[in-house]
Amino acid sequence: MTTPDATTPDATNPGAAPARSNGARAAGQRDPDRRQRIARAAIDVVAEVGVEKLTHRRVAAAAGVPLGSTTYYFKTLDDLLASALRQAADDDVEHLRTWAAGLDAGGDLAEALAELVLHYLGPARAQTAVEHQLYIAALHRPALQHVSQEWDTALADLFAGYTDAGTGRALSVLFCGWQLQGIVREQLPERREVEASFRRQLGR
Amino acid sequence: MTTPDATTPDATNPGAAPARSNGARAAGQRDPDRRQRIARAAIDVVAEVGVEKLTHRRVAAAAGVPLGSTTYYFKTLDDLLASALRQAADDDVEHLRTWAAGLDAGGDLAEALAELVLHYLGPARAQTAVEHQLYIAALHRPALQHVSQEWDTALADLFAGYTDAGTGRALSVLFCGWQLQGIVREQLPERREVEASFRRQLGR
DNA sequence: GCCATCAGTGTACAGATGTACAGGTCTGGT
DNA sequence: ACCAGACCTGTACATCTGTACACTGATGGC
Repeated sequence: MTTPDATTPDATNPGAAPARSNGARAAGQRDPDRRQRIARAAIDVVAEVGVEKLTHRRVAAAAGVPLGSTTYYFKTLDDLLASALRQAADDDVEHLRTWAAGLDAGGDLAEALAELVLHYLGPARAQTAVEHQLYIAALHRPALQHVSQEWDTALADLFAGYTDAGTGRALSVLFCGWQLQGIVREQLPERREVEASFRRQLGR
Repeated sequence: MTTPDATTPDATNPGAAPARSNGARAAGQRDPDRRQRIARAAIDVVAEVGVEKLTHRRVAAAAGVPLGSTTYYFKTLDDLLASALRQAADDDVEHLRTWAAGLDAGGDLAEALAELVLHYLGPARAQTAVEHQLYIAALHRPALQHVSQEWDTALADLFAGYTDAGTGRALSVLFCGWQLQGIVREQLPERREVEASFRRQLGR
């Protein structure tokens, strides 16, 4: 956005002091958004090749920044993964709040939830895949666990706003379950089936 | 050359018919169980360090076999991962069938399911963690996806045996959801809460 | 007993990886 | 104008990785 050199020729520039003959960003220029841009690039990398192939170099290439940049902003790979997870969680909660804001107050919640599940397994499938990978990645990184926990707590709280705490939690569990089972199948679950499960969980 | 033979890495000596004075298995001896033993070692490695740190060398060390052995039985790492996933899924389905066989016919299904969830988040937590990692690992390995699918299909079928197809599916989704959300928290969900969700899904 | 065959192993090697760090460039204060 | 320090980048390097393959020795048919 603020970067005038969006087409960074990362592979070029072998010389130590290029003197900026091309459009590459020269060292020393500030770029405060870069950190977040790198984190988002990490999310893209996870979406494309999976969390086990996340490397500094791949992220650097995806973000269009030199390798040194990724190690400058994120001391270790785990730091980078942590930021990616946080970013993904934030983006997701933001999206959910928007969804909730547009929800018809007197509408059918079960129907809306089924719609949401199908959205996450259809148009937003890549995002869902990333989130589950990051969620699972937290298993062996204690520092990340609270991010994952906050993520599904936010989900449960959101749903609880339309019912009660216990039901909200159960709805979030069911929601995650549909996402998880749907993400490894190419065929989407039937809307009717998803909706029925939510309806039963809502107790009517 | 760098290693003067004496430092055999397999110092553990799994006492399966050594026949050699120093105890190390000599080349040429057959060991038909070894393939499965390596696959199980891979599961242990995933449980301990995560799927992204699964390497031939680590598995070889865990199984007490030389490096060449793992590459002999599994041409590539993905082969090894596939076998581990299959093994874990088989073991899990086996365990579930045992659970089902011991189920009281007239008992309370919701209660039994809640118990099962707590078992997978308590005593069998490591196994659950592995299964979810392998499940997610299939996302970027199309060859593994059908194994994951068969796994939760088996789950749904099992539950459907006590109710009907639709309810069985919904129960399996709820079950996976509780597992997923529980696996990243150190605090177990309350049995009462889990049981209530199953009861509502059962519609009574 | 002999030997063809093949299961199993040790080692080498090219490539990828995380990370450190020296050095370059710019900004803000004086 | 000048400089100190913050910001950023290119590169080097030790380490780890997957995988190939020559080689060893047991097996089983004769």
